[in-house]
Amino acid sequence: MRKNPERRASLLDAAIEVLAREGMRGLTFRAVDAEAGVPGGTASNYFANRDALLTQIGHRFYERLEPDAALVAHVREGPHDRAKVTALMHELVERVSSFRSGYLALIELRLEATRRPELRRLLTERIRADVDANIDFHLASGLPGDRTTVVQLLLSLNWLILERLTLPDVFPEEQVHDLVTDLVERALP
Amino acid sequence: MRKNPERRASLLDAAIEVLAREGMRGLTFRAVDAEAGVPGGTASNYFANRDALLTQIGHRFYERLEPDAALVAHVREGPHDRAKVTALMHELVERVSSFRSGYLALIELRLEATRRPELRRLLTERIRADVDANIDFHLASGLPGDRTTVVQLLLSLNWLILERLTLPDVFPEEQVHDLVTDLVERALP
DNA sequence: AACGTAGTACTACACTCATAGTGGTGTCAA
DNA sequence: TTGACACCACTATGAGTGTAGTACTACGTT
Repeated sequence: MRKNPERRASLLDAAIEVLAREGMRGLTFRAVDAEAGVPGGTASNYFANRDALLTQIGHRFYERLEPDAALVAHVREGPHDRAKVTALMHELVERVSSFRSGYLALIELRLEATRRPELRRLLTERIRADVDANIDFHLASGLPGDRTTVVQLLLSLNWLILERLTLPDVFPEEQVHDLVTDLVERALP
Repeated sequence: MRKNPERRASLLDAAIEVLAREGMRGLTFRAVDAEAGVPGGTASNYFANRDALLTQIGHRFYERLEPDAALVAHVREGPHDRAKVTALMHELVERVSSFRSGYLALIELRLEATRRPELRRLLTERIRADVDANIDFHLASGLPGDRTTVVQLLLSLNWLILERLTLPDVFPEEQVHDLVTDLVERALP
């Protein structure tokens, strides 16, 4: 088993791309090698088996999701009113949508988690933590809205993003902005 | 190419089960044969290629989703108030969740639609029609709530169901009922 | 400075395994 | 009798994985 952490990370990033582009069926050790531009057999040397590869993809995804300092700073300034929540949600939708491959890969992992207990544990833990962090952040920041507000927004925006990324013509692009605004309006008590 | 419609339907139902249980990777012509309990090679005789199989699975799924007469009848009786909407949404969540394999298979198809234009067209059309039908039905039935109400509920409940089916421990089962109630409350203007 | 060692990159091979497709035969019904 | 289909078996072919063997680089030792 090879150790080189940069190489491992770049293999995992390549795997995310492959997963998003070709799906579970196209995710093979050799395809990861090719995507990462390394000689065939390299991924085999870094991951004992498919299980290891998949769970490490999960870890890697959350590693890459971390940097959110700009958003946090942005929340601190200005008034804490409904308009601010709306702006934040627009930002959220754009930010997540723009990491298309990551998001799609995560959905693939979710489905796979149905069959792989270890992967399921990992994703459950990470996503719970993410939900809780969102709630805590929102409440602590003094923005309007309660727990339910945050949960409702997470649920509806997630599906909206999924819809946009997989079937973009279901909700016409030009309606999405207004839709997000409406969703925020309703989610606030 | 074989014609027998019952056999074709049963192959497609088998394919839905396989898709939900084993994912895209496990969906092979032979696996469909095995699941349907027919001799190997049968699925090959009924579907020219993988593309044909997948789009026909999509069609079949929507064929099976039709029968909703009981629900429609149920809406007609009793008062048309907020409590009724809540009851309907609880029903919706339970009904969809109980067709687990169908729902999971549909998500698999969604992801695959990313790569298959024909499948994408099919799903887009069907899902748009489904959304519109939900809106029209809601408005026509005289229930409280507007267009946005319906869309918001569709979005958030869909993601909630996905969460339940793939990572059941993210939202503890006993909280789901109350959560649905809250979501309805907020979605109504 | 010469040497040895450890860890990793790279190449190539072999082995397994599964899949899709097709041709041929039997069966049933019009 | 004919046509459509169910069933069965065979095969080619491809894919995918893991690993043995070699080459390179860095670092530490004497």
